Amino acid sequence: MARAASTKGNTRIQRQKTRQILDAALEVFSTYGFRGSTIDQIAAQAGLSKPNILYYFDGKEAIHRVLLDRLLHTWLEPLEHLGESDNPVDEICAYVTRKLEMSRDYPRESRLFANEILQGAPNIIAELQGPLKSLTDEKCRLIQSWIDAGKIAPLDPHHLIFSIWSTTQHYADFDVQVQAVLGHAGEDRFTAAQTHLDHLFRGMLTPRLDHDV
Amino acid sequence: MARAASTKGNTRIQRQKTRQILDAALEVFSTYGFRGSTIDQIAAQAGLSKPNILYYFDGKEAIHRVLLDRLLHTWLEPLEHLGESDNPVDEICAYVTRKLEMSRDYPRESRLFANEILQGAPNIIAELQGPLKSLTDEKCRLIQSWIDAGKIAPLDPHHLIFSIWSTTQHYADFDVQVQAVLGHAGEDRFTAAQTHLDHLFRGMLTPRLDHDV
DNA sequence: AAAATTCTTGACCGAATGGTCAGGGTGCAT
DNA sequence: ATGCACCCTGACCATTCGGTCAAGAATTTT
Repeated sequence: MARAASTKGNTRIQRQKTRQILDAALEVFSTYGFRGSTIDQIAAQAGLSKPNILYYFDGKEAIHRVLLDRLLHTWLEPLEHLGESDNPVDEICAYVTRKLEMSRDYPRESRLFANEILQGAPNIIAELQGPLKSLTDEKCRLIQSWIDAGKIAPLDPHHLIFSIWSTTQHYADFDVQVQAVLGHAGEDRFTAAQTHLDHLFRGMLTPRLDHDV
Repeated sequence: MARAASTKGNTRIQRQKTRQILDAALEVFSTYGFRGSTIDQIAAQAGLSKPNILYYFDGKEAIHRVLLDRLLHTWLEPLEHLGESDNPVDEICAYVTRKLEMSRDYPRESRLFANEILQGAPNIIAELQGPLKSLTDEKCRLIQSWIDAGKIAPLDPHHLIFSIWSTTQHYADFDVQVQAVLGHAGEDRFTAAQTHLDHLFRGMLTPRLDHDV
């Protein structure tokens, strides 16, 4: 009985072809979004025939679902690592650096996520309201405790996290624009970005004495 | 002779229908991207028949092009207003506020832009490398002069602008995620965001005495 | 090496999509 | 009210798209 369905990587060939297809699909979906992508595009990208793609996956949507599932796991991980520390400013900056590295190393995943959110997150809205919200709320309580202890400047934890997400992912999602504006001088743009973001968040997080209230 | 082509708003009806179509198209394109949108969707959204849409525009691509043209003009405007000031910190923060207001008031335009960039900016790459780069470079020189005068903290002007763009547009492009994470408590999320971003950039821009080099 | 299983594809199908066109309807100036 | 330019649409067309299937090729098992 065929119908390999989702990720049943039993045989050698199954494992290889499944990975091959998912990699091609990530490339295509992250660029054109779900509705803008075609199975033929994925097949061409993977160097396989269309029916062959559909031999391993139960359809376009099934491929997309697998990619999104993997994505969410990868995406939440860095935030999970945000934990207690003697130096909260360094701890948060390390998170910023980690997120920026992910934008550099996994830009396609970042764009896939961006595409899904842009389109109203039809397939991951539940995960956003569930696991993502829970994890975020938890980390926000941690950040709030740092604020209460006077270890970092007082600011809204949720919006701080939004700022971290947006500034770091920008270098993956808007890479074309970044390159266009920086011109060819932007060779080491990730190094420059890292320095900049470290300054930005360090400057904002470090508590000030000239602050009343 | 028919073939109204692009924006030939001569008669009353032409003006009204053209606007109606562009509004509907903005709604659809900003959600599904160019390739993921169909003329039928735009027609349904506009309350018109498909052939009627094609009576006013020479095709799906023509509509998209008009929207992008208008967008770029709107998009560059706030940055153009960044100018000399006795208080550069306030000047930049005013720009941040202006950009955030645009995310609130024109989220569809923001998402249309994001979609285009995500897909590699096939239709506006020239504008990015031309007008956008020129304007950005010019404003970066202005910012650099403020830095040299010691009026704001030393940091990379280009990446500062990227941070402003990303943090503000995040509230339009990733609105679904923001809402999911904040829950129903996010009623006045734009007010909260405004306060937060003002803190963020003020904290970063204000020169510090405890800074060597 | 033969049998059983897994893998691959050309040909095909129904639905959706971008776009056309002839003909009829509508608004407007005279 | 009538002529004319402008406006609108049902029907239609070619192509693309997601997906199926039978039959053959490759691989593994016995």
